[in-house]
Amino acid sequence: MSCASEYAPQLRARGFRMTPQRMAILHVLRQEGAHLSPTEVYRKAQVELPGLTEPTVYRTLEFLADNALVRPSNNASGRLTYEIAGSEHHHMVCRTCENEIEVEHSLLESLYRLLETTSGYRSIQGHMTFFGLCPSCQNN
Amino acid sequence: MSCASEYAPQLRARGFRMTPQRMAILHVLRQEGAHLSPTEVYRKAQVELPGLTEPTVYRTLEFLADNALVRPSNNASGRLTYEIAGSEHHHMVCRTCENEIEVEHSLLESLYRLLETTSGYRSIQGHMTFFGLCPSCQNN
DNA sequence: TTAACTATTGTAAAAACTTGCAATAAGGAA
DNA sequence: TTCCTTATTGCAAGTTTTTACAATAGTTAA
Repeated sequence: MSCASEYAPQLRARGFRMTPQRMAILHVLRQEGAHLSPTEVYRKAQVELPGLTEPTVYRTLEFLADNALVRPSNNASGRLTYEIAGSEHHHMVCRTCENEIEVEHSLLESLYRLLETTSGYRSIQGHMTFFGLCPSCQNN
Repeated sequence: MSCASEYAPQLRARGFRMTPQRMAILHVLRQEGAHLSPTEVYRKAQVELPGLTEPTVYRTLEFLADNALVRPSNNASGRLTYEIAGSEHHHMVCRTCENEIEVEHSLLESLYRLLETTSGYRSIQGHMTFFGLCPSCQNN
C-alpha cells in the first residue's frame, strides 16, 4: 500500500493533514527499513523533495512519533533515531560493537505491571534501549 | 568527605587524573543533588572555576558517567541530564506534568535476567527512564 | 626536586538541534 | 469550484553538542 493511502486517513481522522513533507519522510523511513538519524532522514528525503528543510524534518519526526507512525529509539551513542512503525519492540545494543537486536514488547509486560503497582503511575509506554554485551563480544 | 579525597583515588587507581575541572563539576552536582543539564552544569561550575569551557563539561560528564561517579538520565523532553552517583536507580517521568520519581534497580533484576536468557546478551546495565501518567494526572 | 610521559584541557570551528514568527497550503464548507 | 480556517512549513537566528588538534598540566619515577 502507498504511503498516502495508508497514512493520510489516520492523520485526517485526528484533525491533522497529509503533506508532501510528511509523505517524503515516511517514504524514506519505509524504504530504508532501518533506524535513521534526523540528519540522515533529511539528506535522503531532500532528494525526493528538494526544498525540504531541517526544522521541518525534526518537527515532523516528532509529530509522526506522537502519532505512532514512526518509532523513536536510541543508538549506541544515545542519540535519537527513528524507524517506521511496525510491531512494538525495544532494542538491545552491544556496548562494544554496537550491534543491535530487537526485544519483543511482551517481555516487558510484567515489569510494567510491577512498576504500576509500586509507583502508582499508569499507562507506562515508550521505547526502551538496553545496553549489554553481545555473545561474540563476551569472549574478548 | 570532600570531593577530592573521595573521588581522586578512584580515578587514579584506573590511571586517570583528578583535575580542577572534574572537581568543580563533581562539586556542583553534589551540592545541587538534582538532575542538571550539561549547560546548567557549565553555568554553575564556571562560577567556581572561571575559564572552564563547554567542551570540557560535555567530555567530563561523559567521562564521569563512564566511571560511575555520576549517572546519566533523560528528562521529559528526552535530553540528557546528570546527577551525582548514589544508589543505583532509574526514573519514572510523568508524560503530562513531567513530575518524576525514582525506581529502585531491584525491580528490574528479573527482567534483566529474562533478557539475558532470551537474547544471549550479558551484563545488561545502564539507566532507564520510563514514561507514564502520575497519579494526579490520571484523573484529568 | 626535576624531568618525562601522556591524560586532559582550551581553542576554533563545524554539526546538530530548537525557536518564534510570517507565509503557505491542506482540506472542509459554501 | 471557490473561499476560509488554521495546521504546517520555511526562514532566520539562536542554542546545544561534537570534533580535531595543539597547548597544558597531573602524576610517576629518577
